[in-house]
Order: sequence, then C-alpha cells, then structure tokens
Amino acid sequence: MDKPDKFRYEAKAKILKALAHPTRLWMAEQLANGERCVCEFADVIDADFSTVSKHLSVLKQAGIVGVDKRGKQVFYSLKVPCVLNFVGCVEAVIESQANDHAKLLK
Amino acid sequence: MDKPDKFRYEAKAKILKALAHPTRLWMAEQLANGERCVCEFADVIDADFSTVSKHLSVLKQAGIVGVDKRGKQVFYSLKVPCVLNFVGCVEAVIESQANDHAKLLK
DNA sequence: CTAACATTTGGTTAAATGACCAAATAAGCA
DNA sequence: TGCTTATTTGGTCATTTAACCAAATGTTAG
Repeated sequence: MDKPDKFRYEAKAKILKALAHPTRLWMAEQLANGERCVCEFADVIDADFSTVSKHLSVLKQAGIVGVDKRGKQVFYSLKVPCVLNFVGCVEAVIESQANDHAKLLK
Repeated sequence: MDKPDKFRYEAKAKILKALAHPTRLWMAEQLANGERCVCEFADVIDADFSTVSKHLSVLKQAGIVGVDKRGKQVFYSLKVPCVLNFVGCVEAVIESQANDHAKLLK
C-alpha cells in the first residue's frame, strides 16, 4: 500500500466513521425524506441540543450532509443519498450473523 | 425512536464501525479477491502482527468476514461481499467534497 | 517430545470519541 | 435596543480505540 493509496483509504474510512454511530445513521436516514432543522432532531432525540448539533456537524464535515441557514433555523439535508444504499447490505450482514448463531445452537 | 429501533441502529452502526478504519477497509477489499491468511496481511501492512490479527478479529466480530483454520494458518474470507458496494458511493462523497472545495475557491 | 512457526490474548498507554454543561453567537421580534 | 429563540463552540470527564510488547496457545515437523 503506497502513500496516496493510504491517504485514500483514510479518506474513505473517515466517511464511514461519520455514519458509524447509531444516532448519526438514524439522522442520515431521516434526511432521506427531506431536510430537517436541528430543532426537529432535538425534539425526537433524547440528548442535549449541543450533542445533536455536534452529530450533524460530523456528518457535515464528512461531506454527507449539506447545511442551509434560513432565519433562526439551520436546515440539514442529505447531499449524497447513496450513502444509504448499503443499509440493505448491513441488514444482510445481520441476517448472516443470525444464521451463524442459529448454526451454533444446533 | 423506540427501544427495538434503537437496538437496530446500534447493530447497524457496529457493522459500519468495523469497516470505518483504513486498514480494515483495505483488508475487506483485499478479501474481495479471495481468502487470505493473517500472515499475508502481516507481510504487507506495516504494523505489529498482533495488530493485524486484532483488526481481522473486529471484522469477524462484526460478521463481515469468516474464518477457516487450516494447518498452521488462519484464513479469512469476505462473507458478505456487498459491504463493498457502498465504496462507490463513498467515492461519490469525496467527489462532492472536491466540488464544494472548488466552489469555495472561486 | 521438542522446536519452530502462526496466531491470539492480555497488559499498558496515548489518542480519539461522545456526552453533558455553560457560555458565545446569530437572527428575528417586541 | 434589548429579549428570546436557535444553534454552535469550548471545557471537562468517562469510555473506547488502536498500537505496541510480551506471553500464551495451537499446530506441524524433526
């Protein structure tokens, strides 16, 4: 693995990392249905307002979501919807895990 | 977000987290070309043997790879190849970032 | 059985993460 | 202007992560 290659893997991993948190993953999926303001998330999530804001910031940093300030509110939107495509595959992994588990019990 | 839902997001996030490390992501991609033993990875990666082993262990725990001990060696293989599908999308995110950056410079 | 090789496990340590609180900033309204 | 609402930022702290080293385990070969 040479230098530029290593750099590329770091960049990719960073994006995955941004999605690799239950709250942020959930947020991303919510945004698939259209933009949301921070307060809408804060209402639903049982966490500090600042925590919510920081999670969104991580998604923004990763380039997954975009921001639009309108009036008092800040709206976030999903910039690259395909990030959710793999969700189906993640389900496949869970499925596969379940199978393995079942096998062990036999 | 109710209890079982939360649990599901945690499970999904755990799988993403397993892939969200440059070395592990690289490993997963390598395994797309067929199984590899730990020593093959250790030869290429500039890290302690135990580090390599632990990374593979994380992928195994997540259900992404499978293990097969044969003789002195341990072979890892990609169990759910679709986990690499999103890699294309991650590239799209990087692309999108590049565009944004270009815009800022204008 | 013993040596040598392949891999995993446990311990330690530095760095990154995630949550909360308090304070700072920004925008619209009285 | 001063107040309230919406959001971000900085600080602190507990937890997790990742790397290395040393030691343990398991397997084949001599």
